Amino acid sequence: MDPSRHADALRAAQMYYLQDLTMDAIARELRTSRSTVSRLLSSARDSGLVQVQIRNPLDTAPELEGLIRRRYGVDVHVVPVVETLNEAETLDRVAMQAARTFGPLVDSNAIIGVAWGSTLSAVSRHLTRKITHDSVIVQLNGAGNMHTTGITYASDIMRRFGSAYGARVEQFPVPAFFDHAATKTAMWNERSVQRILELQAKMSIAIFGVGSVDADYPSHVYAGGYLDENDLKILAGSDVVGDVATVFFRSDGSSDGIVLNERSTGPALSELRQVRRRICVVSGVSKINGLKGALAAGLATDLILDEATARRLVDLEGMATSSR
Amino acid sequence: MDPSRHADALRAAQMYYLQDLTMDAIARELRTSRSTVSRLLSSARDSGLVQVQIRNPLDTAPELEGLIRRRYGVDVHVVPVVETLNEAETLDRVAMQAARTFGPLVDSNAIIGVAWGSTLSAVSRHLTRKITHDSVIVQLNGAGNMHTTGITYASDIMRRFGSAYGARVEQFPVPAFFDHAATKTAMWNERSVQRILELQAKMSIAIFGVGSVDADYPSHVYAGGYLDENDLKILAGSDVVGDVATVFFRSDGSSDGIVLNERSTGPALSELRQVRRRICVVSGVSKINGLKGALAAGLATDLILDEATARRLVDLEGMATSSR
DNA sequence: CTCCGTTCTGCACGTTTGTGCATAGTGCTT
DNA sequence: AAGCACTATGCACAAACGTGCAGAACGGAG
Repeated sequence: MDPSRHADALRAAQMYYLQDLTMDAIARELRTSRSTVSRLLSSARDSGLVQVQIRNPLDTAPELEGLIRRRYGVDVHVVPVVETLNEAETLDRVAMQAARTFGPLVDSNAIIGVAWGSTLSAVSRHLTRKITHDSVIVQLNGAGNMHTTGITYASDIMRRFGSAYGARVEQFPVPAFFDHAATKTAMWNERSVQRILELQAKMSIAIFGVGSVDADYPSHVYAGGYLDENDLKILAGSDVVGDVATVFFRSDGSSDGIVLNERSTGPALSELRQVRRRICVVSGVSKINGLKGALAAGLATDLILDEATARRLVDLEGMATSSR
Repeated sequence: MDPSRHADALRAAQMYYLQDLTMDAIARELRTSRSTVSRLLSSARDSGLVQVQIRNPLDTAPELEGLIRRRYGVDVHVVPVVETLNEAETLDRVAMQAARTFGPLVDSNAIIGVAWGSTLSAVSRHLTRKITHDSVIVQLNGAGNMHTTGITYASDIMRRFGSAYGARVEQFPVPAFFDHAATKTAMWNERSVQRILELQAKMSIAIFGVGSVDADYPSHVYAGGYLDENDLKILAGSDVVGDVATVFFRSDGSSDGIVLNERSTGPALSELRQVRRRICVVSGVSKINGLKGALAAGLATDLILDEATARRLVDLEGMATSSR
């Protein structure tokens, strides 16, 4: 963009947001029209110059948030949505709020791990720009399958993240699942793969949704042709409730002995837990069982979810809790 | 405030600022009128729930800011104001932007030192609320003089800071200057005074303006009856250019041998320099000489000033300095 | 220099938002 | 229970704002 235009946008933003002048007054000071100021301000907003944050002190948080925070030890953001909205609209609004909530966390020199799926796809469409330096977006797990490369879908997500934050994008060009564990072992020794794995090991932020085996309409992982019938049968027989980045777990958060994980390409749960900020985005009550498993596994430090799911999360919980 | 109203304000703010709904749409979801939503949002704004920040990456900063930042090693915020504005209007806008700029820096458990004067008074009128815990506002220097207690003026400033941040206010009930250095020594051994001094020693943020001896209309310090003719004569004879919190310095930033400082109640420059964040607010080109001295003394880590003064600061600079 | 495609600008209009005012509600006092 | 003081609400109007459109300005290419 024209640099003098950027300077004007900055001045306008300062005058509008910090000095409470009207656009009209700003237009006079900048010797231009009010409509130009309006446009300058919107360019300031979506170039990340202006950042709006909602910061609610913990002790005045709605009790729903307080309950989840205390029970699961995660930093939670409940997205207010009315019940009457359909799944797609809810997802869209959760995604928009999620994008804006973690936007401020992104900083220069960050290494950001990003999963893929319908949730992340929605999130990626609502990112607000923010200029950073030397940041890297790294793909958490492979996206190919036996029918399509799957690359375009996942890579669109990655590309959007990259351009929003001015970051380098590192794709992970492997299938979502290997057919044979031995192939994975072999590939994991390839230097091209190791470069990605090393980046993943240094992630400062990871962003992912959850898959839930019994979701109303199941995640890509279960329906997208990534797994064959035999695989699904194995899953069903091992108490698996869901996955994060194609790594499966049970409702108690355990993942040992799930053979499919030996062929999947996402980071092991223990590796994921090493990441400082782990942001989980969930929309839709039908993901509740997967979500519970993920929380039991301690996979998230930050949880962004819609109100209905949040409510279900505390209501359906069996154990006796503090009332109010 | 009514807690359910606070909850509504939070919901409304999330929907408005994070989901881009119109107030109309929010009103329908909250089953209330649009005007109520408008009011909820403004209460969310000025209760500090919504925070707007302008974050400009250093490498796209206007060159004026870059120059000052590099030359003086301070984090600088230039407030855009047109030349045609009078002093009072300029001060008002600088103060408003200053208040909103350092608002985000204030946090729980902070100990905030605040000076007094016309600049700080203006700033205090524009603070945006922010709820913190166990924060303390501590007065940097005494405010009494031989004519009035001066307390109401300074204490108004303190009170506004305290209520904006929900912080305890610790006044410093001593005159601005003692008549005799010996009295100061004696008072400094009083436990009531020591309590304040100890707080000052633990400050995490200090906020102050600068006085300039040759300002068009001089600061309260020089004109408010705090100093008698003899004092002013001494000042004139010792190359003093300005003061911060009633402690004087020369244009090279030195303050040794200025006898008046032995009777003044503000923190010694060396003590002030211990504070992590030291925010200096300046409005009006006539303060330029005082400001230069303060910068030479390395008193500020953050500088907020109007555009005209900023420009003067880089233009008039004769020497090739890089002091700190 | 002229042409053409692109970007920027201001206008005009419709939409969205802020606010004074009258009314309804709420809680406290007696 | 009634009265009173204070606050919250919705209405209606005015102010502020966003945006499609047509023309102006700009920036190469020939």
